[in-house]
Amino acid sequence: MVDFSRRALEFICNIPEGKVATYGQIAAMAGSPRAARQVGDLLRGVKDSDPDLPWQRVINAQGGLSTYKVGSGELQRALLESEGITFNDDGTVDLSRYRWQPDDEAEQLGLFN
DNA sequence: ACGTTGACGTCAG
DNA sequence: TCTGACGCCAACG
Repeated sequence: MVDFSRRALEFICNIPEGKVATYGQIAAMAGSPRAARQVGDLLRGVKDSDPDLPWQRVINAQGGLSTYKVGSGELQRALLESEGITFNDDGTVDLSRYRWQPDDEAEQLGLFN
């Protein structure tokens, strides 16, 4: 139980600034490809336990924010924009451009430039 | 131990 | 392209 939750949190913590990951992605990396819901469910409580956790970088597979369900949609968008992420007119994020993957660390190191 | 719930994902119409 | 229904998996009462 905590294995999944904890691993998911690990990955979320590793998401670099300016990048985002989908719930399904986190779930898959944590070990359960179909447990995307738990990732979000988990983040709900995390805001209180780990204020520093970049929960705003976790979005749904459509590139949209799901926080509108819990209220803080505005906040998340503001946070992401402050990290350099731009939103489309329909309020979605360009995943092909901002989606993060473990191998991106190489790019982060400068190999990409 | 059982049924309900939900910051999701995918397929069908 | 947009909307609705079903499936998944862990947490809660």
